[in-house]
Amino acid sequence: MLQSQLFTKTKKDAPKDEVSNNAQLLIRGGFINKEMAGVYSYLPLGLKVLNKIINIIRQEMNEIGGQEVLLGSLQDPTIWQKTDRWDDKKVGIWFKSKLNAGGEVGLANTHEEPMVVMLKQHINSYKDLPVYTYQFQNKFRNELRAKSGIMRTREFIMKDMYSFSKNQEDLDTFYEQVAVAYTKIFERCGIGAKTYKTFASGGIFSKFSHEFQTVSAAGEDTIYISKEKNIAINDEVYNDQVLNDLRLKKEDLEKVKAIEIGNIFKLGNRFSSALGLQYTDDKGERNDVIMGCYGIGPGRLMGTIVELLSQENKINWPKEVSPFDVHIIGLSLDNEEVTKLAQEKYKELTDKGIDVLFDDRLNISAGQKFADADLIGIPERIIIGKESL
RNA sequence: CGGGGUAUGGCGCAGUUGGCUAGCGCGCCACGUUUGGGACGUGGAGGCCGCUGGUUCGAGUCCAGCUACCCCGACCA
Repeated sequence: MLQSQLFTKTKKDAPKDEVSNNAQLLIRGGFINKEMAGVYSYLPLGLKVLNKIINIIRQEMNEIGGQEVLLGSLQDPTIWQKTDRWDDKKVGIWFKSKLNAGGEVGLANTHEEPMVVMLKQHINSYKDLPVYTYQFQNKFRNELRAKSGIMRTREFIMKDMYSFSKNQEDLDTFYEQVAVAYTKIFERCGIGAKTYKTFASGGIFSKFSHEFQTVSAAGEDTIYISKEKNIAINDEVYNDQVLNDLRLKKEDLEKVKAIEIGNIFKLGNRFSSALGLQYTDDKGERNDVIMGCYGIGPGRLMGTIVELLSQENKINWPKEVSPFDVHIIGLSLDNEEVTKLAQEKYKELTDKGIDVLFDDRLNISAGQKFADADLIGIPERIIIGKESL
């Protein structure tokens, strides 16, 4: 792409109402725009990064047998009433609205209910299991307070996967596969070294759930990490009993702030039972489908990458999530020979299928072009100027 | 929702005890000189001073109400 055609501009100063490092840099670089508290738009550069992240996640989900779907944002109250999650006293983050035709709808804050209801149309026998569905879908959560730039917003994209298994053993096996896939995703996004699989509060069906927590001062959570074992414990379940269970010693753990970028959770039959998702086993008996759910917020992941890998005035995108593969910076483009050389290079790389951003802007000083390039953060850079001749 | 703070061209800011034409930097437009680390000169454009009401001869400035945004907390399947 020609940079002269890119409608977004870089800024020297961030708006003063953004304090978080991720939003300041992303706004200055022209990746995102703030619409209101907790709502951000993704602009061309930001959308490219977001889609790179989404594609990494998609690849890893497909790798373990996931099938991508896309459910609706508008939710039918009746199915949520069946699981007792429609009442504002039970789930306090609903955005709800009225239908002109009469009745209410909600904006989805998660998708267990509609996913289960949909699958009732397709799962009847043990031969139909397991099924692993996932989607990238907007979630709406009426948080009392949005904060930390794109880290905690009221509207955000989530990758949510749901597993449907015959029994607990199959769920346990798949659960571990997801954990491995998550580890790969975070490594590919360049934050693997600082991301810990973290023991967090479970539910009635498992002692723990697991969160993937990335160590960062910008995080909201407090965790205790064990570098030797490469695991961590969330503050919410940090006690002697848990330490004992995990064979960890207090003195070996380090207390840190962290960003929750993913979580995995065993749901058992909590939803299948309430909504009637059963299958017939090989003995002809009806059983509840055993479920798990697995979330990652690609937007928050993008923010986390910025928090971890950027410096003042400079974002450093890992190769796999960079908005472009190569940034060609043309200097002294009033010189015909230089321009010709830069254009040839641009064409050569583009013809090879390399995604190039070519800074072809005229009358812009070298310093400004370099500063812009630093902010945009493409890891590979080719500089073409008079010296290149 | 409790506490604290902010609101003045696109962005960052100044504006004194109320005073007449609201300034500065960046950015933007035109022309010229520049182009290996946010260049320079000259000339321009751009403002319901968050909103509503009040006090006053006169309000960006004082008063009241409201709204938005930020931070801390509570909250966060």
